[in-house]
Amino acid sequence: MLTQAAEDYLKSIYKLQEKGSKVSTGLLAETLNVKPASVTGMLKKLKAMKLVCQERYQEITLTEAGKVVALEIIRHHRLLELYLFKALGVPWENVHEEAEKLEHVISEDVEERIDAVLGYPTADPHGSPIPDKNGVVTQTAYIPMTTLRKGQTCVVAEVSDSDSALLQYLGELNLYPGTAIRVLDVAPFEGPFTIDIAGHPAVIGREVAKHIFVADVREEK
Amino acid sequence: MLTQAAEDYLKSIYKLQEKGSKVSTGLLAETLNVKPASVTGMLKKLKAMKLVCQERYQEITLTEAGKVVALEIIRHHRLLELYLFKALGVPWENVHEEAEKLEHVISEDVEERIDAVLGYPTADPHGSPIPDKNGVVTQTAYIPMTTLRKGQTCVVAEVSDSDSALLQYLGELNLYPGTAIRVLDVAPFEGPFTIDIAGHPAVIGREVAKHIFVADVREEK
DNA sequence: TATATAATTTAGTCATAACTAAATTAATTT
DNA sequence: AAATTAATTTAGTTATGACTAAATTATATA
Repeated sequence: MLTQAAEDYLKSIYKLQEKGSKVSTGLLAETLNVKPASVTGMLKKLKAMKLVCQERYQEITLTEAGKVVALEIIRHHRLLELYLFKALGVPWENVHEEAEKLEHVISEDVEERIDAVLGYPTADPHGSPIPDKNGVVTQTAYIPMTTLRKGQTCVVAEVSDSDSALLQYLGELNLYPGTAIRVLDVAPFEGPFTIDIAGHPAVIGREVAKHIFVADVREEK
Repeated sequence: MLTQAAEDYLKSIYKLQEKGSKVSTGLLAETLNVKPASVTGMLKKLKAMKLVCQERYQEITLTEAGKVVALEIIRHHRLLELYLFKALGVPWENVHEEAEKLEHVISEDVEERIDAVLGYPTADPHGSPIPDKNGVVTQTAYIPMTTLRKGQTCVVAEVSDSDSALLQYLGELNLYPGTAIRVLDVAPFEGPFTIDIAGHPAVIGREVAKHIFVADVREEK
């Protein structure tokens, strides 16, 4: 069995890699709130376990075995987030923190039961894809909300889950994945978006819009 | 925040104390699968934190603060056992092991939500009482099944949760807390019990019966 | 090219929580 | 009362996973 710390490293490496970042010791340290020297120490162990590859001073990558572990943890995390949200009503801005602790301790049996109760879902409450039991992730490239124009309609597909205060704000506006929106206006000079959410108008600033991704964009008839 | 190890010590001390055992370093070591010297080390820390009392070579007891922590962990454990059993269908012989890991990581918020979803229950799947939010436990002294006589009826109230193979066996017989049984016969010379479980007869050996406790004992009309 | 900056690694430290081995104290026998 | 046994404690060790400080290597800039 891997330690919780080792699992967190593998998860972070996978997520950074997925995001397109060049994974370095410094970046990993920043992500994990740890000093670079600590990362070097853990990487040494992960390399010895053949879970991670890295040439001196070069990019850090996962081996196939490392990827399997990372995806298993990410699956746990996202299933737990959705479960906490749907079955226990935990506010979505809190599910990430809770899942961070739970993801390391649930058994495969409980994982499967949660999966079944939720009806084998494919996305977590923020719209991130849930890897299946075999570690297959279906990545969908959604459209940044910032590219929308006046008169377009679409459906919220994914929101970034890093800032819990932002999530709370979006939750108050009901801007969950699945919610349909219509662009009433886009103010000039990189201005805010005025949108319609199920009949309610709302003004969304650029900074917020950057964290929202949408799908099914079409011109209003 | 206390470490997981510290929480386990407090929980074990409480449970041994509750069972009526004189809590010694050796007994604690045996319970926690740890050497006596390790117990001495941890007790030193717990005493410094004013969670545990012990005079040299004397009995180990919890302070009020220590009791509060122990009851909080036990509450987590028993709520989780019941939740896993009822909401996720985890077989009852497995819920203890799962709850051992989860009890240390759930937040107070999740604890409360689980409590509410379960309708503020008072006993876990084995019939052990669940302490309330304020740490109040309602202890009920149940009757050992071994004292039953031919012709008596009663209801299973509690079973010891230490042996998962035994629990599996009792589960197959449907001998869960709440199940009504009737004693058809008690064989002489410390022999087995023949009982009726919802119309199905079953023979229960002495060793098994020792682990079953009942309530509502009355003579068959 | 020389220098400054950033990234990485090495070496050594600390805390936690386990361990073993040896010493001490208490309780029981003879 | 002396000797044996059992319980307890102390001291020192190990592994994990963090840390700091200093050294090294790579990259960028003047």
